[in-house]
Amino acid sequence: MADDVTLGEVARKSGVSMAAASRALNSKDGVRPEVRDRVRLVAEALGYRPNRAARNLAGGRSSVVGFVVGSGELRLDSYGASLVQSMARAADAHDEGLMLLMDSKEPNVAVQNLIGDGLIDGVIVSAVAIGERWVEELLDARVPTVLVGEHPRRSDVSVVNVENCESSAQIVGHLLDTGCRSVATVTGPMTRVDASLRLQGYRLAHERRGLEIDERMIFHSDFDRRSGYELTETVVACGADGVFGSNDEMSLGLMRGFGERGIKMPDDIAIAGFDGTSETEQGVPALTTVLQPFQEIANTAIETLLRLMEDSDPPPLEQLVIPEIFFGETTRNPQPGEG
Amino acid sequence: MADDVTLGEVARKSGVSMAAASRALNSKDGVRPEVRDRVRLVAEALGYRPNRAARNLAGGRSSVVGFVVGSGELRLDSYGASLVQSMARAADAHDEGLMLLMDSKEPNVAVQNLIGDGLIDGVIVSAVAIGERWVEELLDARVPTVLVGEHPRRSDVSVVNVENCESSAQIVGHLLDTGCRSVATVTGPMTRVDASLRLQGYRLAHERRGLEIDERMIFHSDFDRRSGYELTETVVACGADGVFGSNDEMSLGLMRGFGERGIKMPDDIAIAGFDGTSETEQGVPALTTVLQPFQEIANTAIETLLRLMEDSDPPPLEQLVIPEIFFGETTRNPQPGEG
DNA sequence: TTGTATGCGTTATCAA
DNA sequence: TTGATAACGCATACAA
Repeated sequence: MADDVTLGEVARKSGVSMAAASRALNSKDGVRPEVRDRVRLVAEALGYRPNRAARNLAGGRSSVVGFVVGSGELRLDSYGASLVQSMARAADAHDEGLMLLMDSKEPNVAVQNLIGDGLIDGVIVSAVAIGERWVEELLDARVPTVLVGEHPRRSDVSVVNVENCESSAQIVGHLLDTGCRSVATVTGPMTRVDASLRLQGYRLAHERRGLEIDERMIFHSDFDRRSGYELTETVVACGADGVFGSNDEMSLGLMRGFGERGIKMPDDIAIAGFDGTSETEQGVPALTTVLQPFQEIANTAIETLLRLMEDSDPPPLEQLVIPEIFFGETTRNPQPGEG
Repeated sequence: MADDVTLGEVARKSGVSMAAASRALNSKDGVRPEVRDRVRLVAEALGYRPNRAARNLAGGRSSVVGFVVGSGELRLDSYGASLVQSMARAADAHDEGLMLLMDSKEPNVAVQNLIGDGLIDGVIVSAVAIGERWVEELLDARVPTVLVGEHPRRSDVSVVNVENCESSAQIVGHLLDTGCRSVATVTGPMTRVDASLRLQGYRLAHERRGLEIDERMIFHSDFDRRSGYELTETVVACGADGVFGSNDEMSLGLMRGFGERGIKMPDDIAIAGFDGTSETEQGVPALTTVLQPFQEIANTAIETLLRLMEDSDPPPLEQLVIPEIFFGETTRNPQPGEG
């Protein structure tokens, strides 16, 4: 079962030269369709697999992309786990290998190690949790780079974003349109662009309905579960009958707090979140939330990176992916005639 | 910043041949220490990075290991996410790249694709969630393979296990020794070796204390959160004042159920779990649980794989990693004078 | 359209 | 202890 079949053998058994065989298999022109098909048939029959090292060495491309994630991103936030999973699938679908790179090391060292040895053609960076220096180093080293998630500085990078503002406006609107008279929000760190955009969406939803915003209904927090939980009392005390937790982790923390106090959702307080990781739908009650289209994000990121490396056909600098809303059990259903 | 410095340049600037330079840098003997040091100095100064593709092609090793995870393992279970995170760190520490492989495809196709092309030296398999055919295919293809987690068949594979039975006995013992008169357990699928060992530990703890086990206190379930949650009523009804949920996901489901019913932990019911992923400690209340030593597991797995590939110095077939117990807020603290 | 020949950067083999 | 030199498997410029 060892894989000793080389291009040379395929060529020989096809009765052509290595060059012709190579061209045939790589869909280059300059080869008769007849020959092309024959070579491919033989390759298939022999179970030929091009050696990636050799191909890399000769051709320059390795067909492996790196995926940089924050050191705590996987464990601490199911957003990261979902993204990695989808990215692995996307890479697979595009016949690229996916190397996992952690940002633990000093960025310059890591970049040198993992790019300099030619193993990787380019990288995708989960930007939200990564220090800016990583991105700086990658760009300085002229490594093809695609960011997933907004990044404060450097607008000269290709980035794939989920639409944050309008989606937030939609889901806050849903709260307002289904009986909530006073909707609070719990935000993430205002240094993060996504957090700030979601807050903006919260404002937008009110604006559109001509509703005044009570600034005391806006609570700033940390995007993690505990911080949401710890805000329970405060949120309850402010008298809101609806909350937009601007990510699911915080929302789940709040839900736990509500549950412990016997506060019913959505009747006493309706709540909606943002992210849509596994627990959202599996949870009890299921959280109404903005579903990140993880698979689409991942596919777009991979395809963007591939285009970036083709150097012809440069991809757009920013691409927006539109999420959908999942209507769970923590909000009321839309009233007929509304919406 | 591009990395054009090759072995040839290092050799030339060191005044030696490429062969000598190669030997010097790879710590092979047959080179004077004096020369060795000089070459290394030059290499360092030039920022030389050996090209992995070339090294792989010439030498046979790629310094990349694959990590096979179940297709849903990352999203659905934080165990998987924690393991991936630790594995990335471990690979990094051993100067190996880590390629993420998902088991989505047909195993034989995937194995052929990712091994046959010579990109990977060996694989680590998260065995608990992987179909057996994957392992079969890998072994048949003579790919160096290390399993993480027990696997029902094929005892001829290197496997790194967490100790399941004794640890479970310890934590159940903790429940029994801190005031619980009747401890129930919720198990995972009995087809899984780890689930069955943890149940065994539950029995062992009782045995050691001369306690009879009420078989109606043993509930079989699915290792996921929802299944735990759905058992809440049943567990409450059986009159237990303590529960050993044999993984954290189920335990967290139960805790949510208890919380909703106003059941206080640990006073009304004490509860302990198994795994120790992030939410365990961050959760409210913090769950007493058996902490999987993820980093140690990962390091052991990587080192085992490396030894496996050296072909000298074969590693032991099974290695046991001993977990510790995290005492959270869902159980009472040990009474002074108890053990 | 085809085949020949060379080079990618490294390790390994052998003579010196 | 060294240094030429031949692989490694593939892609590609160039000649046919």
